[in-house]
Amino acid sequence: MATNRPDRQRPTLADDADRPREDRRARNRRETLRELKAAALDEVREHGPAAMSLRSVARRIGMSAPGLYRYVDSREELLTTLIADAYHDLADHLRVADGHDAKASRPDDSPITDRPEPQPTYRVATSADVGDRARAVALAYRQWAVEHPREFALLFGEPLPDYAAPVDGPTTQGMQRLGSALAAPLVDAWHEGRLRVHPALTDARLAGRLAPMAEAVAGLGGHDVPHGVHALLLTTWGRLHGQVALEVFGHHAWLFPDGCEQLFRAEVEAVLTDLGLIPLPSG
Amino acid sequence: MATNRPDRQRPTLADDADRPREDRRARNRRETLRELKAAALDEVREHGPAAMSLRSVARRIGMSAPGLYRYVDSREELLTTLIADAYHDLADHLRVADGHDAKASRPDDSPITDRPEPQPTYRVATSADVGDRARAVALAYRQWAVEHPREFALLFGEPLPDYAAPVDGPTTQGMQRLGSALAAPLVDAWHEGRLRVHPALTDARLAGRLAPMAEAVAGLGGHDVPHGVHALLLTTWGRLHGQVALEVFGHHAWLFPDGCEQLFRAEVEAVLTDLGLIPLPSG
DNA sequence: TGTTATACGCGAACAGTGTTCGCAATGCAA
DNA sequence: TTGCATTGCGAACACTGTTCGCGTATAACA
Repeated sequence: MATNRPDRQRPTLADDADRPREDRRARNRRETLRELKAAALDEVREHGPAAMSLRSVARRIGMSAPGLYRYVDSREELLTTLIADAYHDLADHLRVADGHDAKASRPDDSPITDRPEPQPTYRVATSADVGDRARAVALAYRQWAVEHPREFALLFGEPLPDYAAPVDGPTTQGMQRLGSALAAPLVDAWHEGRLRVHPALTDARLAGRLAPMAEAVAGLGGHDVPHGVHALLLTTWGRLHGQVALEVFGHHAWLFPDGCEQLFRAEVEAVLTDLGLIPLPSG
Repeated sequence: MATNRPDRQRPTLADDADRPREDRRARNRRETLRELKAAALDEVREHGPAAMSLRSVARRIGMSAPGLYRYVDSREELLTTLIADAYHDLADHLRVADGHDAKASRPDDSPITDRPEPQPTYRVATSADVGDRARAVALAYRQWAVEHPREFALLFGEPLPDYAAPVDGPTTQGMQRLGSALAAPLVDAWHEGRLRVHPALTDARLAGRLAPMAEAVAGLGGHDVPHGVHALLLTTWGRLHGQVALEVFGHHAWLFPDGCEQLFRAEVEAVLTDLGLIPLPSG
């Protein structure tokens, strides 16, 4: 349907990068967009993703609701950029815990830039033992989730209805960066020959499906990681994630009203033991 | 505020049990309520919890939206009963997989009764080896989740905003029944002296918090289960749950477009190995 | 049987949502 | 200055959850 809008092509969040140069209007636009996304993020943090309404975001930045549509295609698109940004922020935290710089390895089109520098409690030198690195990353995963519960829900709660993340879209990029940050210590552990892979994970029927993963973690340390390790990366992630998800979504609140850190630390030690990265403590 | 409603006390979902007897009106009411909840469940199954609207439920059963308020206090209350029912249905599936009858051990006020009898693919005799029982329960957990993704989201996705499940409320009951169904094989395994508990889980600081759990799983096989086992129940649940949650919420879809059963089966074998219930396969 | 209190269902209404349309005003380039 | 692209807004539409007040059907009681 042909609309009467004279805008040749309304630039929205998606294609905001390729504009001529720092026009005066362009600068205003960039600032408004930044303010808009910050307000939306605040909204999510206070009331959760489901309650993020465009109208209240508009009120927050002193704008009318229809005006937002000059900057955003829809509520869903706005949520999508928040998701991508949250992925990157979580990945940053994990990378810092693993001894790297935060923003390094971020793609140029990082969605929102005015977040504080991530400073995880659990940090480790890049040269540290892979077991210690894995522990730091695992603890940082939980810490970020506990400190950003609503953003964690944004990433790992119920997905948007009928929303399929576009391949090579911003969310997929953030997701892959998260995956790499999680995988790094374990991949290095495998290269040191210290990773114990359960035989069931090396099943041939699994191997065929894991080809795309080889590409995703290729940047970490060569393409020669076997499929069994890929499967182990997925299951280890799931093992940590389940623990965190149950806590953040309140299913352990009746037992641990002020957090499950003790339980999680214990589980992490069990994970490291099962992976073969630390010996079974005497007990 | 005093309303003009002459109804002395509008009976809603909460207190629908204690009515005189099978009046004619009472029968109609019961049937309408059943139809209403069934329609709401269908709505959740088709479009997800977030999209379950009272008005569309009303349309579905040929009623006006305000009319629903004769049967339901609010949208949230309706969702709460669906949650409780879903907990029970999942627990039923697990119990059947573990060789028990479905509806046995259900409290009398089972929320919705017209679900099909659960028939998990993975079923095992009550007298089976605890390892086989644990495997069957784990596989049934995933199977239910994959077959009822929206209900799984209802239980384990983002919780309702600011909703705290009332202690001894219907959802808590269902939750505890789910916990018992999950725990049963492992508790029996401990009684057989076959459960390997990681030393980190027996930490004294954890033990103090786990007292409420002793009560919850007391019915399974005596009160003498140590706290380390309680902690192990939680972490093992989390280990399975994380795997399932990542799959159901679509985070593995780019690798396994038609399901992660292979990966999950492999992880279950690893779990059983780590628990000491099966020997490490040669590989 | 008739009367009365209760239960039920509905239409109208209120406040809120996402989104579209068309008009006015502004900023930029020619 | 002229002309066009960009920006913002008010009105409107189709939704949502929820409340109110009125009629009607049912049950209990006389």
